[in-house]
Amino acid sequence: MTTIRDVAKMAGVSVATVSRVLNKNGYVNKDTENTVMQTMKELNFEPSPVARGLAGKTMKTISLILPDISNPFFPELARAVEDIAQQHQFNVFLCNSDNLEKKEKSYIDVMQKKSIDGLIIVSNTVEEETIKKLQSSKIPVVLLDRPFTNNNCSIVRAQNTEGAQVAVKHLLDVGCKKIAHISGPKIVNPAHERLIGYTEMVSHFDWFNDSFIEEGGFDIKGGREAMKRLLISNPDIDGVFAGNDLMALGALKELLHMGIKVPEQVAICGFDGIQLTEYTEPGITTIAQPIYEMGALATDVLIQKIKRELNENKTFELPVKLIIRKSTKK
Amino acid sequence: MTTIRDVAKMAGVSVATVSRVLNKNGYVNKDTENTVMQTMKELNFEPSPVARGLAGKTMKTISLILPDISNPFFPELARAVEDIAQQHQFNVFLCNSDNLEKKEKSYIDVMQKKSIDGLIIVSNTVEEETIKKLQSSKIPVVLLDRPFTNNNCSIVRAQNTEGAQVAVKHLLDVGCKKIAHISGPKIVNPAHERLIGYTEMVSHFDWFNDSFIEEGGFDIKGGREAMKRLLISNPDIDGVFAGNDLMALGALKELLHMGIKVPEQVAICGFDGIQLTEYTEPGITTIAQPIYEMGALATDVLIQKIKRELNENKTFELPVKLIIRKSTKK
DNA sequence: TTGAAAGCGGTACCAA
DNA sequence: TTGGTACCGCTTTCAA
Repeated sequence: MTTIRDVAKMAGVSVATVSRVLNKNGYVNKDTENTVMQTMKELNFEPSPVARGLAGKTMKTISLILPDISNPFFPELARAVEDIAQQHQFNVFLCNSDNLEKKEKSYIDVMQKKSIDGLIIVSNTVEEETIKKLQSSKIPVVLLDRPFTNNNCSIVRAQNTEGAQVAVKHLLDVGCKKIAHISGPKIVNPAHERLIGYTEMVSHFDWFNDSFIEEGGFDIKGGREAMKRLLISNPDIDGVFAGNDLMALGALKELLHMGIKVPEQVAICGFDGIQLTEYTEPGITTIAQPIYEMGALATDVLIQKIKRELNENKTFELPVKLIIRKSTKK
Repeated sequence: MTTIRDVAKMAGVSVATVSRVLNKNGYVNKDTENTVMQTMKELNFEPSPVARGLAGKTMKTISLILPDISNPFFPELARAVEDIAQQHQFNVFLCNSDNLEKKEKSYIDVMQKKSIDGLIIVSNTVEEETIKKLQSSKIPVVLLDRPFTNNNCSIVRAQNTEGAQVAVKHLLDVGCKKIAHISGPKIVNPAHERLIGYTEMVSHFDWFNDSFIEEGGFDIKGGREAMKRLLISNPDIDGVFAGNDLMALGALKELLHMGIKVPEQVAICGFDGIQLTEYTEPGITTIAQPIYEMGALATDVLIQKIKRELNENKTFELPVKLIIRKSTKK
């Protein structure tokens, strides 16, 4: 390993000078700068991120906290984050929180000790306190899909309410008369917003009442069970808008299991646009979020903040897109 | 942040002593030890991994290099790695290599600079040189599914050849007379082994010749195209063993597209056991690898090596399991 | 059994 | 413009 001292010696200057050209700060003569640069190339010198970290500077490391990488929604997001990070010579810590506040807190604690430079978090449980702790040590945070009331981070999110409206409108367009909703956990923000979107679209119908809404757990099993309940309370349902694709898949399974034809008897529309929806039979119509773009944007914003090129906190709301598949082709 | 000096001062001992009790090495009086322990609790002291790293010790960080986290095979693996790492208070860097040697090399370089403690890598392109570089700096490496001739790392892998044999046997059992194989890229070791397994099972049949083997790219598109070629060269195929599930899915799509009934006319069996196979129509029979277990074992082994609790290099070969679904139920 | 002090590889302040 | 040097927080030798 070649160190900054090696470079200094070889170039015949002081360590301080080398550090200055390295960080492009402080005064340094153009000539000496060239010499030093040259020597750094020759010696193939690269500063140690660890040493830098100890000295209070960036370690070129960010941390990504998400509920569960094995949930199909997240790998693409993680890929985007890592891609962009990599482009800027940053590395990414992957953390699975299982939506447990305790785990999130513990990760954030460790990350602080490891002097990470920034955090991207997808969470519905993290407390504002925890985030503030990070911010008080000047570590920028970007939230994915989790707006706080007190807007002190940048936020990247999708048009959940609008997307839900598009979904319901599409179901109406293909001729559905009674549309139910399988919602995600109420505490999960996007789930709530999608529920709002649904409600806005159907509340004026005579047939509508609360029994058309059942909560699933954002997973396949939850979707399936919610569907089962819906079929009991409202056997004449002819359309289902599920709060995410996994629940849509669960609903599909239950319908097929009950011998109900999709889309002929009941049409289904999901939300998220995970790959899975493309390969079921029938394929599932969905409101696709720009998952990769969301991850990429979040990372871009974070790195800008780390580099102090960006200071304000913005909220970015990305558009969603209806992808029509067989499950709604009546 | 409370530092080791704070503890030393408060406990009325030297920094060196605190360090000793912290690392449980060197002589230290039982009483002083207790005092120091006590003070550490009180002050809620935890040593800085960064400082430790700089001083040449473990940073409690490992790195996971895999081809692409958005490939459905890897999230579960990554989850396992992170779970086990977390249990030992280690964090995980996630690196997507796209099977590019250049990227792998560059990651490994950076990781070395960041003083990571160990590496788990899934790769078919990484050079022995690169690994040796790591090992010369005493950083343990565990390979997933990529045996070198020169066995100087621990290896965790699945029974690929045996699995392939089971797959072909199953296809024969359900009555297939002419079974084709869609193989993965030849350079990919597991792909090669599965091909071997297939060949061993069919080479003695009269009908068998090389035209029954087509290479797909381990992805959906490649599988589909390989299937297309197979249907042209051997229209009387009635069974397909695909080298992985994604290719099996591609093959399925092509068959359905051509109006060929699965499993009635052609049965399909995949390999890997990714979730996707459960939700296609028909569901795809597959040889399931114990993905989570593989990741978990690799991580366990790695951490044991990091802690110097394990020195020999072993190769662990995990069993696979036939999961029968509709795609082979003639 | 304990403490002083020299690193580890940088950063940044203060003088020159 | 440059160099000397204290310091970041911890480990480890060497002496005491």
